[in-house]
Amino acid sequence: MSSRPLSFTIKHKSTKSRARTGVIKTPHGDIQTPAFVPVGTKATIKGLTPEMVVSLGADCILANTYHLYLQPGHDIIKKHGGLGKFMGWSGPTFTDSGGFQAFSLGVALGKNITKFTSKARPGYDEIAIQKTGHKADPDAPALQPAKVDEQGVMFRSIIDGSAHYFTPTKSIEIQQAIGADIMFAFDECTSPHEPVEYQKRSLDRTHRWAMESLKTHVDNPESFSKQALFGIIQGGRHEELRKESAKIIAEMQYNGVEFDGFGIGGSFAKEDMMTAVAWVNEILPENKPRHLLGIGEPADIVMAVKEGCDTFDCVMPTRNARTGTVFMRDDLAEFGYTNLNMRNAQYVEDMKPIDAQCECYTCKKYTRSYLAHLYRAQEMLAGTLASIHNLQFMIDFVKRLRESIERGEI
RNA sequence: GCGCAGAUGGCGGAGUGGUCAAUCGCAUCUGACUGUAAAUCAGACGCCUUCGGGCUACGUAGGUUCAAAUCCUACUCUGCGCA
Repeated sequence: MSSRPLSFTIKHKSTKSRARTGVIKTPHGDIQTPAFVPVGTKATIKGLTPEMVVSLGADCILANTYHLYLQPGHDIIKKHGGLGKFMGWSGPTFTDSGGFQAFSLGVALGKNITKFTSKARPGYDEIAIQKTGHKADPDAPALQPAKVDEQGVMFRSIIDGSAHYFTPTKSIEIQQAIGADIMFAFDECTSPHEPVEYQKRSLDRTHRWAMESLKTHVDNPESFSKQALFGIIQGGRHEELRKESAKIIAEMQYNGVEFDGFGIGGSFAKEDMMTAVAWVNEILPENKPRHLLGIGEPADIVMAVKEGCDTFDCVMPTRNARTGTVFMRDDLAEFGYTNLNMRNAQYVEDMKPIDAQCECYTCKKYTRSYLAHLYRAQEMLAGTLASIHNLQFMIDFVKRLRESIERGEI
């Protein structure tokens, strides 16, 4: 077998947990793990230039196949020479496959569930879901939900409502055009509200789609030589399904080629996530990187790292930044941080930085009062400054995590 | 000075006899946000409450009516027009 464009080396293995530190080498640079991967869905970390993201210490970023396919179109990204050139980011890149949109724009559409849902809600095991409200344009006709069938997913465009059909092959072909270092197999992220029978059926389908993704990847020599592909484990909150999925994806091969790493996916009631991660990582081979998709809060990352996960992408730091919530270190808190809502009245005249312990540009230069003003005045710099801070916090957070693993503390 | 129009909750502005503590927008307050339909969304927003309700309110003062933000009278103020 020819050498792969991606390698993973474990530097230090904890004796207290499944935690490890390591380095993922890609054609565009190295990723020190555990790593936080900022999300730039539409080929931009919202509100930040790539230079800002570099200066925060981020090794890599993640973009989304579905969104870039719709706009500007993957052909245009290919003409630029790939995602990195297109967006001016020279480091490693990931693309998600669109599998999460099968869920977020499908059964979850217009419902009060996303990556997490509350198990406490009545009727959790049925279809329990109430309305929510995303309505960016209240006058726009409601978007029809995506529909999953055996071959793929019929999505509606979030831009104009038009229909688009993704198969695993289609997703991989788009990801090949986008050209990220690490691609993900096309999967179905199931709703935690689906019964176990559905989870089972969907899982079998996701496994078939994984094989189709792998095949499409391997059969294109040009992209195969440059890109890596991660398989995705699903299985909801069911131990037997999670373990089966981990085993099947770990062993899956096409023409002697296996996945380069793994993604752990799903939408969860909060209390179910870590058990699912533990089941999966018990089975996955140690020598390949494990990406926990869409997670998370620093507290979640600590727990997942202890269970052996290596990389994490999450919109939360940047989304919260745009909506006013920032992290602050707090040595008295369980996980060492707390959230502040900068729009609250108490910060209007607060002359302190967001976090006196933080070395980020925002904290070195601006007061909470200024941030509070920017939010109230709806100035876009608010989201930028808070995104700088929140991402700096996440990146520092995982850095400290790496250090404590290497010191043998966790 | 005369004529016309108007004065509504922090602001703008609906409402023109009962179902009005008063639509709506803004502002304000609080909350949510975890592979981004998200610079978004939700709730609260006169005072008090044992959450049943009670009280004070639609420029001011009177009046009509079972009942007035809504009708009448006077006054005060504002805008426009004419002198």
